[in-house]
Amino acid sequence: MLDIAARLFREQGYGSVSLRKIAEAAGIKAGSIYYHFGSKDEIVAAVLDAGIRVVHENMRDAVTDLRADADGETVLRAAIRAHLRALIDVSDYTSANVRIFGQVPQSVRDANLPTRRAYEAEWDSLLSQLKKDGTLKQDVDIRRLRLMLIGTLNATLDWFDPDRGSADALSRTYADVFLNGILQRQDT
Amino acid sequence: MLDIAARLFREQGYGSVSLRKIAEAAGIKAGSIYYHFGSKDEIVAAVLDAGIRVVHENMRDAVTDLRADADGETVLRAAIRAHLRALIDVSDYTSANVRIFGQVPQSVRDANLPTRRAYEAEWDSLLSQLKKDGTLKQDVDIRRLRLMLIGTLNATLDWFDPDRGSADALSRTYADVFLNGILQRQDT
DNA sequence: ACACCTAACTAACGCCTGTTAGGGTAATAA
DNA sequence: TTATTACCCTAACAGGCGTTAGTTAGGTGT
Repeated sequence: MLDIAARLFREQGYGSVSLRKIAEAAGIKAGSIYYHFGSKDEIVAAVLDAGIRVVHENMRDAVTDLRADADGETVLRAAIRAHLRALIDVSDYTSANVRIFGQVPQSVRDANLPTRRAYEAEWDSLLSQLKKDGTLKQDVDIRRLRLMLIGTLNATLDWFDPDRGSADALSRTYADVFLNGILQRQDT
Repeated sequence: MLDIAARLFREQGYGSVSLRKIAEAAGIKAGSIYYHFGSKDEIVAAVLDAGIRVVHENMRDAVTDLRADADGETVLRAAIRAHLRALIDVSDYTSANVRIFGQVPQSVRDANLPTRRAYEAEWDSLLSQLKKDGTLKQDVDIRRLRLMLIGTLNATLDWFDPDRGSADALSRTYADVFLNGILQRQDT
């Protein structure tokens, strides 16, 4: 049921997905949804929360699964890759979240905030450590960098076409640019 | 009239802005809109097109206004800054475009495509030249880089708060990261 | 056999939507 | 003065929306 709703939300956005559409895709009638959920907001809130939880777990697992002696660059690349994979390959919930978050009523957004904050804190913690251990430049603003990073990754959803490349290849490009920039070096 | 529609679309998204809301904000009744426009789609299409045109002009002007001997890095920084300013400081049309493009009916999206392609071509042309003249690394994929750049800039709309910093300061951060990366250099 | 629970159904409610038809009013042109 | 144009209004239309109330069928436990 939630799976279906998430898929529709990802494909069509919040406003275009009515309870009747969800019901039809689930093979039941609209009114029957109210046996399982109390309202449309409740459904969409559940989808949003699951979306963040999935990407959060994916990202954390990808980092903790690394060997303990992995260097900072490797860790950051793994985190970027995990976020992008959750978005593109793994979960309709995560992609639906990114897609419709800006379209849902304020109250639903607010309900999703704690879960988001936790995920953001995970990133901030990671980036802070990389800064402290000298992997990152000392003048980076953690919050800004995190917003920029996640913003860039999430924006992928607007144009990504699986026929033109894999999520993994793209995540490598992203990491290359973020880590080293695009400027031709003079010192080589 | 279009100004008002663009502002509402930027603030509330496509689905939440009815013709009655636009009419009220304009001080007239809903039916009267049909004296000026043939349909809601026509209004939103006009807003979308104007949005791209504004950011396109801003970006092109920012680049051509530079002294002829400006180096590649300066040119790219100017383009980034112009896009971000159009999005944040200059135009409700541009921000509305970015905000609602993913929410409008397919037909309206399609109508906006030619204008978008022209703007994308402007970026591709700029980046190609920077690659040819050695400013950029030789292994960058122009299309990917453009999608990543514009995606990153546009994503700003989701979280930017004018109380926490200016668009110009942010554009400098963006340019710093894109040009040089965030990795601490060993050779300094 | 009886009571209960689960999961669905039908039918309707009030509300909001984009859109249209027909009418009015003030300014402008002949 | 008359005709025309520009602009807005009212009132309604059909259709979709989220939601609710009441009902029904099948399975489970006692």
